[in-house]
Amino acid sequence: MSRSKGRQLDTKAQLLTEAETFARQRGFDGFSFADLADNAGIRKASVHYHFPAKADLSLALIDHYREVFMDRLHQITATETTASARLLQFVDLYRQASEGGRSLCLCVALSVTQSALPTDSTAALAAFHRDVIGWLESVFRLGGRDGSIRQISDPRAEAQATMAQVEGAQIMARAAGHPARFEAGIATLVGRTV
Amino acid sequence: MSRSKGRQLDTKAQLLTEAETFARQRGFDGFSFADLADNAGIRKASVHYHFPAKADLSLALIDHYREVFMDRLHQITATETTASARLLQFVDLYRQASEGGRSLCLCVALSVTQSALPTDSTAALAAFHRDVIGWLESVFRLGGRDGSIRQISDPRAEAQATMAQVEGAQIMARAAGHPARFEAGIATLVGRTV
DNA sequence: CGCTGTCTACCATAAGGTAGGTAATTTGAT
DNA sequence: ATCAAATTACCTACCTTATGGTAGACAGCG
Repeated sequence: MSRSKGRQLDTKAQLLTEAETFARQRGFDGFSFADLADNAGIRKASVHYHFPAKADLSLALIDHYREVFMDRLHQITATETTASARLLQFVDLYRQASEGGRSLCLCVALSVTQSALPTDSTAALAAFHRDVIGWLESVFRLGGRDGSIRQISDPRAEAQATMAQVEGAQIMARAAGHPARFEAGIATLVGRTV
Repeated sequence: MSRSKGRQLDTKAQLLTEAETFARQRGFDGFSFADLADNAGIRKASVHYHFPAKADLSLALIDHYREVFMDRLHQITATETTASARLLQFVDLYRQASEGGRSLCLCVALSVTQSALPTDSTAALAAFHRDVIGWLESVFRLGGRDGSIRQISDPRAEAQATMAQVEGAQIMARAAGHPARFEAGIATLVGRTV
């Protein structure tokens, strides 16, 4: 691995991380290429070298987020054996993403701005949701078998409801500016684990 | 009622309505004073006459939204007697606001952009949530008494969870670009009504 | 040499906002 | 009832800064 190549990857990855943070805290329209450049200590034109247009950035952002997030879900599947443990770990992912109301899941943040995004990005956004809901469905299916989650009707319905609940809980925590609101929003969900 | 005064109120109200639509479809950073002006058929400077700065607009927006929304909730209380009927009407409010994924509750849309809003607006946003959750809590309390909603643990927890669920369902419908996702996100909630 | 990653310098447009003017009304004192 | 003063709701014209984006140069490295 050459130094130059290493530096490129580092810079691009750093820009992506910064952009993610900005987008999740302020929304996709809430930061500019100049913000990214300032933060990374390079010039605006250099940011455009890595991401020609903001549309490209949005796509890279959601693709990267999706990849990292699904990796984490797979890791949960690998390390936790009961449905309840998996569900609690899942909720914890959103709890962390919420950062006490300071931040949101990228997916939630981008959904609001959606109309300004290119078709590729909205498709990736939809795919992210599909994948996560699919994973959750398998958790609830397991929960029906191992009995570690109470009152499961339809696993798919439960998966979709859960997704809605954790995303909504993030919004509530943000609106209230208080981490406790996130906990309150998901309490009925957590209360069902055995 | 003089003609001039009538016209002023009309224009201001129209601007507010337009701004609400824009904010809910594109987020608060997704439209400009120029957009509002074009849409209302007046000049940008005239928009500034009604709302000096965008911060003023954000506050007017959320205040108005809160007023209208709470009115609707009170109307539901006045016309529906069972907790289940009230809950279903509440969900319908969010279903309508979702507009098949094209729009969001103003509160959800503004929460994302929150960091760019003045303190007054974020306070009003928090107050909106507080009020709605309070109303929902009373519905679940009634549900415990009249038995029209199943499996109620703590009314306050249920209220917060419900709020999270309907808001999250809107985000999901938007991300999927499909009204059915909203229904899927709230199905477990609706399924509990008797 | 050719590629990578950065730079300076630029550009057009859009953004939020202000200054000052004007026609039509409304108000208030005579 | 009438007339001046104030107010309302709009206008044109302008300003500053930010924004997304491009062109072209240059240093370092394989």
